[in-house]
Amino acid sequence: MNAPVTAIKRGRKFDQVLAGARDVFLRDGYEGASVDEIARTAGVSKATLYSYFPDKSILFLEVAKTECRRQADDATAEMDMDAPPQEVLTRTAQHMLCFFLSDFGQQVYRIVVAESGRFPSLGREFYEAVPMAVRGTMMAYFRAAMSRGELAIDDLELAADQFPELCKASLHGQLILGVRTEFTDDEIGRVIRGAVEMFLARYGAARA
Amino acid sequence: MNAPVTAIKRGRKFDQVLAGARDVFLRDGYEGASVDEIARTAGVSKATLYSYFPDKSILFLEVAKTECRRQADDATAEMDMDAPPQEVLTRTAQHMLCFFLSDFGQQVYRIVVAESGRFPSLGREFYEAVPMAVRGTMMAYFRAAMSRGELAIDDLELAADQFPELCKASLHGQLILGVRTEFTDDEIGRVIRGAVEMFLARYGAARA
DNA sequence: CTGGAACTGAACCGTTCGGTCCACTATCTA
DNA sequence: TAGATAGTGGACCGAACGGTTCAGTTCCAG
Repeated sequence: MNAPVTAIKRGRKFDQVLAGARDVFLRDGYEGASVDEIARTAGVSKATLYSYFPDKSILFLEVAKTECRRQADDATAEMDMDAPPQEVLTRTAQHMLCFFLSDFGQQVYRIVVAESGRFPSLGREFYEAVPMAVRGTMMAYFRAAMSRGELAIDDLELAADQFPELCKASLHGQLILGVRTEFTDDEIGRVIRGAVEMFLARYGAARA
Repeated sequence: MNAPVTAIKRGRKFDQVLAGARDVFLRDGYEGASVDEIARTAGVSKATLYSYFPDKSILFLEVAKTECRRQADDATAEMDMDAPPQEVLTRTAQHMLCFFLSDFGQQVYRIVVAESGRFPSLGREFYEAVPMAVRGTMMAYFRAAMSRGELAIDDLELAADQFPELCKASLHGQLILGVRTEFTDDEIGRVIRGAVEMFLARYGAARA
């Protein structure tokens, strides 16, 4: 009854398999990743791998689900509900871009876009884990700021969808299409400033 | 010397091959498309196909290039440089969303994202054919409208990047992730109106 | 009508890949 | 120590795929 808290799953190498699979899937995509390669990377025999996951797609979905959960926690991270819009928006923008512009964020996005056709549940899960989570916290903040008279927003949902999009501007697109591979802090700062200014120009408190 | 204008390419079934390849690549992606399937769809023997294109990747790039050119023409379509911002922005938004929300537009985007790693030139070509073309015409319009005092924009490039992003709001993301498969005209109208309003709130002529 | 080029259809090759199997070993528990 | 459970490693299978080849057929210009 005093079983060590972890290891609810059967087998000692379960986590190794998951970790190896994550690396390879993220690097090579679903089709591109071979099961032999995953087993090698995980430091595990193919037979062991198949004893945990009866086929490749199930392993993939398990990895994706785990990763989505991890991101969901990250996304809903700290947000100071009492700070002024200018500050909160800027910090949120930095936080989002940090994810979307990272190698990891790019790979995740690529793979989700590529495989959401083959695995419909994947797209949904990712959407709820990341964009929806962000939308939720942003709407909560909007409400708080509106009650203080700092923002005036008619369509909360729309506003919460607009801001992230504004932050990406062309940066994300260029990265994902391989036109650019990285950006300077100045370039990123310019986009963030532009996003915040535009958002406040539209929804900033009426200074009547 | 009076050779029929077309048929500069050798062989009668060249166009058939390209058309078939386009359909299959768009439906199944690069890896997913089998050469046998392409040949079957094109109504052509595999040998014929290989007599035109020495390998699969060259055929793919040819299809992609052709499609990019086609889109480039579409993107730089009619834009009334003399009309007021409200009207031009709304029409541009409709035009862009029409492409991005169509089945065809989705497939193109998916495949470009998925394959721009394997074919670096693909991402660049698509980026220049679509987003850059849009950016160019928008900047030209901005300049015209500014000279009439209808807009006041400090960073033209940034503004031209922001607007398309604003138009997509969450629509494109939801579609591409398979969360939704279509939208009502009302939903689209709401996003477009929101984008135009926000843009004008930021860059609309100072009514001093 | 004829000759050559374009096209066909199917067999074939080499490789990769997902998945299975099995005899053997390491690890842990009682 | 004994026995069960987890893990190993490599051989193996069947299917799919990209690409080649070739004997035969269709098409078209001269």
